[in-house]
Amino acid sequence: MDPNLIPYFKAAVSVDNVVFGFDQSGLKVLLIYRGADPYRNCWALPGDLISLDTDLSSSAEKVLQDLTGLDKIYMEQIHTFGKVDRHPFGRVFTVAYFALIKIEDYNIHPSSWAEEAAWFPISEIPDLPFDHNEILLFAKDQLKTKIRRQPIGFELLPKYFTLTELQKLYESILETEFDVRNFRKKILSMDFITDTGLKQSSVTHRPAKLFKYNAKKYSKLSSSDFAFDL
Amino acid sequence: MDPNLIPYFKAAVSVDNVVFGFDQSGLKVLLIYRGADPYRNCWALPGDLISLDTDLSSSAEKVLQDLTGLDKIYMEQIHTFGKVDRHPFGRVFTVAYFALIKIEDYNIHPSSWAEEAAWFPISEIPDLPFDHNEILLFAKDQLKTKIRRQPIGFELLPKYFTLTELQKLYESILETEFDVRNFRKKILSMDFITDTGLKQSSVTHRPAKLFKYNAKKYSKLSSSDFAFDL
DNA sequence: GGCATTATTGTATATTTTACAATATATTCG
DNA sequence: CGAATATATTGTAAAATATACAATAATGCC
Repeated sequence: MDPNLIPYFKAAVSVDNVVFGFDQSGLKVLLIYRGADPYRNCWALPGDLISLDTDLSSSAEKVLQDLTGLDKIYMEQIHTFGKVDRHPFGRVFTVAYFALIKIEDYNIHPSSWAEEAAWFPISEIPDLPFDHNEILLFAKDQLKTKIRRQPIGFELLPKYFTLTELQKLYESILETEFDVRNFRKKILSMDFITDTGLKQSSVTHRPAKLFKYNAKKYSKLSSSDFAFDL
Repeated sequence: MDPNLIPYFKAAVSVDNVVFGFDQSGLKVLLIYRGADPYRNCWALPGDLISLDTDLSSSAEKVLQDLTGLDKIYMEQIHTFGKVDRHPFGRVFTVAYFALIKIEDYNIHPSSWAEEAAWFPISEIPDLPFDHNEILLFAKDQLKTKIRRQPIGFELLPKYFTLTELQKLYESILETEFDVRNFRKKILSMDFITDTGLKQSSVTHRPAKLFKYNAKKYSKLSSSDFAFDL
């Protein structure tokens, strides 16, 4: 390598994942308990330095898989953070990703140096190391924007869900409330969720119909000029 | 440094800027003619390795300033590209930014190792080195999305502009056409461009009124629940 | 003054959004 | 078994917004 270039090749890159989940109590974020330096014994976003022989997007999946066992989930790059002093060990750029999962469908298995993993309600996030609070804020904002434009909300719900659950999800993320009748009209008019014919069971009141997301219908729409918008 | 960490700290990071401009002939992108390896004597996006003692966002501004003389312009990070073999000299992650400028307001001064700089119509972009064609495609897409939601189009127009110019801008970026009356109604109803009372001069036909963008009114709107949408 | 060229404006109709409350269906309890 | 409890489901009228469409206005040039 040209000796003039040597000082440029001394950076590390990490990936930090903001994994969102949702249940009846609201929106949650997955944190791990760090069993390695720096910031050992702190809760933090699941993230790690990446190995330089792997593509960035594969690294993002690998980091999450290594720390939490999560695999094949919806992930998307959101932003790269690169303040000079954001990492105590040297110059580390971090690429933040966000991910959405159906909490019930996955068992989280902390591994590698992640000693624990737990869901934290979005409103009860502790102080996090590095610039992780900033990253989380950015991700939350992104989620809010994205969920209004693309049908990614379904990634957070079980395969079969009720319209009430869907409405609660939107209300919780967008921090607003919708009229029940208007919400249903709008969602159903968009025509990419379909009635499964099934109903809730074991509830102590009128059971709700179960719907599922129909990705085929959406992709037809999105290829035209369509904007999903609530 | 912990010897286990050494292999992680061998990456370089670069910034690549996609600078858009607009004139009567349509949307344009700023390219530089590389006077340095690799890919010497090729047209490419203005980008460079960044020095590890500078914050990422400052580096983005610095790179653009060094290569083109452009300073204090609208810039925004869009995506980080990190394929293993994207750079012949080693593992280089690149953070792409997009920027919008008023072509007439700036003189481009190629400097440092940029031998030339020129505006290329978006439809006549040559084969570019690295993954620059991919980056450009990504940026173009982003521009298309963003311009529908936020009033960033004004960054591309002169301070005073006509409604016809504004319409052409939108039509050109969104690759569509709008009805003149409806376009004007919609834009004016949004109430963040104001009539300056001035008129075009030296045109061989009825002179158009000149408008300007009123950032104050927009920021009031955007802090509420508003969505700019065409 | 007439021609060429682009700028500007209004209205009727269709579509979408909004506001609003009564009825339906299940379980549980007395 | 009927009443009480709890949530699910549905329609309509009014307001706002979007769409389709063409005639008139203002300048320079000949």
